[in-house]
Amino acid sequence: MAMKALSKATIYQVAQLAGVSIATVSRALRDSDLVTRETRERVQAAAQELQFTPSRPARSLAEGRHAANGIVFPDLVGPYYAEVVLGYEAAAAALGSSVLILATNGRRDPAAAVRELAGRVDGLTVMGRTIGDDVVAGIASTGLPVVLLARDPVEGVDTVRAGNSNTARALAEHLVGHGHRTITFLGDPDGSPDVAGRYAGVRAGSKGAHLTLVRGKGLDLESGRRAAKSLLKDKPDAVVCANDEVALGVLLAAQEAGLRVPEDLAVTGWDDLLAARFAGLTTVRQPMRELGATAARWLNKRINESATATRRADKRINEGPPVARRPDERDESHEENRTAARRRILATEVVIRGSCGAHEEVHP
Amino acid sequence: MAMKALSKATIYQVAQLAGVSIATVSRALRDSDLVTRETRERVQAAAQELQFTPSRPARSLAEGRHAANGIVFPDLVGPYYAEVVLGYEAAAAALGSSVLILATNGRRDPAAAVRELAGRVDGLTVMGRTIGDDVVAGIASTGLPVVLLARDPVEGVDTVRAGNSNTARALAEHLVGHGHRTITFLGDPDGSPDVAGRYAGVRAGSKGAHLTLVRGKGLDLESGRRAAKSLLKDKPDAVVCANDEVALGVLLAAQEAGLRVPEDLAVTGWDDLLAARFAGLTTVRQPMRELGATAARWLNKRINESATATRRADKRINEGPPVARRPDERDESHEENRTAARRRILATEVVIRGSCGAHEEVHP
DNA sequence: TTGAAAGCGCTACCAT
DNA sequence: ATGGTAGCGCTTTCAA
Repeated sequence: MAMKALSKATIYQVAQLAGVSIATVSRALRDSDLVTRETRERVQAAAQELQFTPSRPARSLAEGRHAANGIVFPDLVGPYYAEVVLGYEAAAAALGSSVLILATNGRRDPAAAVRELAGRVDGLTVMGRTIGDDVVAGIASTGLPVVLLARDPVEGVDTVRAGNSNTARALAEHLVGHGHRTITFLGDPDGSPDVAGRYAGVRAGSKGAHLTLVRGKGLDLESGRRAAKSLLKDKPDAVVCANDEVALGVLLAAQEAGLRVPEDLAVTGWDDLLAARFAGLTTVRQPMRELGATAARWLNKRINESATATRRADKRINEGPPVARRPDERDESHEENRTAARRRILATEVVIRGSCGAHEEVHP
Repeated sequence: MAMKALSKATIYQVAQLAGVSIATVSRALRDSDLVTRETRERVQAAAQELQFTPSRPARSLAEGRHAANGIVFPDLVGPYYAEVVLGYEAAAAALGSSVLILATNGRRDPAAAVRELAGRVDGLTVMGRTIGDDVVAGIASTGLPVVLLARDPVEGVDTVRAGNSNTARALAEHLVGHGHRTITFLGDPDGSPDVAGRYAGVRAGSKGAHLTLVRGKGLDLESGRRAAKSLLKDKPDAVVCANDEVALGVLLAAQEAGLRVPEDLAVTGWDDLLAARFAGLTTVRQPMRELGATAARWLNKRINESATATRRADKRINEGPPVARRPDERDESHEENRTAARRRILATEVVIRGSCGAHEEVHP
């Protein structure tokens, strides 16, 4: 009878138990077509018996790949990032890749943490508000496939994002159409590319109204509430917030100030959190999971591309005669045969609820 | 001038560039005290120049550890898991460990996925509603440190969870105190240990009232709304829901049915989502991040313990004379010197808002 | 179809 | 203080 599994069985033990060489074990456990069915079964039985699981580090070292990729985000507070990460994980898993996560907020040295992560994966997805473009560029120049998610493009790197300006513009126009003439945008365009895009859109859609920018720093509820306290003294018609959490904070502040929404004040957010629905908040819906899934799929493509390129380069090195290369034939194998950086903007959609003015029918 | 980084620099190249042996490079880049300051600087300069980052697989293979741990959860939908994972990641990072995630929902073979994950980490945290106890036991028997999070204990494995029954009881008593006499519990106790605990508590706290159990399957908003549609025909006084999302669904259904909350119907949830606040939902708050952080810290302890034990065992094998062991001295080095399984239940707290009946003061 | 053996890149022990 | 070198466990030619 088999002993309880101890320590960790290696391929050598399996080989011994099955009476074959480790090479055969390796093949039997994967290639399969290069081994007799009988042998394979014997090996599999032995592996089973010893509860054998190949060592990941050993495999990775030999194969030269990790079979894992990573995603970097600021934090997981609020449903936005969580949904994105979830979509990412699901897509990556479907492609046979494990997922490493890294939250940069509250980290002493985010850049170092990301570099360390880069050494553990075959590819990396980096979201906005985490690390600088220089760090991203540095990592990408290593040949490590990188996909940018919800942040401004970096030369030569794929980027996936959700639409900001056009939808923001539509939102602002809607507000103006409601008769709002004094609009305040609450959020810091310099703090995040997304916010910048939203602000730009709101500006474009606010023709005919007076638009004020209030650079509220945080993107959480408390920041919104705090900013609103002073902001509301100016009696704006409408406050367009950088995201839902901030908008919910404004709602709270308005309530505390005795202001009615939307009669005295219109408020809008961005993200369509579950809470927005119950707060009757007009907002914008983003395809969060799809953002994550797209990033994961693109990354996978890039990883495959670069693997192919590398393999080809290796062959060339080993087989080719040692002639001097032509000067324009620089060794940038990971760049060759690489299509131009991909860009995609996923569509977003305004969700009208009560907070932006009276409507016949509002979204439930 | 340094060339753009290509492929991947190895320790050999750094050694060559610095004019030392790879052993010295290895030391200079970590041990530091065993090398001259001058040498160290030279090596670091070379490493810098080549953009050298040690290969993780090679390191792991040589060291026999991954410097990473994993967490398994059903999904990231709703703030609950996201918060837990965030707390986990933060604590793990502080302990110098990378984090691998695995969402089991929508996975064809969760057990296999978890086993594969187990091969990539030094320890594993497993949450409820993911894989069976047998799989957990199987992995734990490997000697891999495991911590259970928000699920029923398994023999010999550490468990961290949030209080369910006591708080649920207090909640039920509060409802009864309000005069509610016909209470319905909406949720499936067999579907999750947490729900089971909550139901048990509600039962204990419903003395003097008539309690009905409706086994609503899902834990999402739509499931709650759907279940409520038929459930409300029985005109219950109060509906205690397994979690907030279900409760919010009930709120929606009640509204559609023209019922006023709390006048016609009291509703309570569990989790204190952001949305609960805006829906005025009475609920229970759990220390979600703390749950995750605790799991990460415990796991770290276990990993250190088992590393120590293994090291000791190795020494014994290499140095000790080949005498026969005493029969009671079985080779279970990963179990020896291991304290009994830890258990902890983190406190939860009832958050009273409007949905459970009129109050003078409600939680904002 | 199978086995022997050369790495993969790094750590750590043993010399010097 | 530094170098030489034996592994760590697996994959993958190259031979047989």
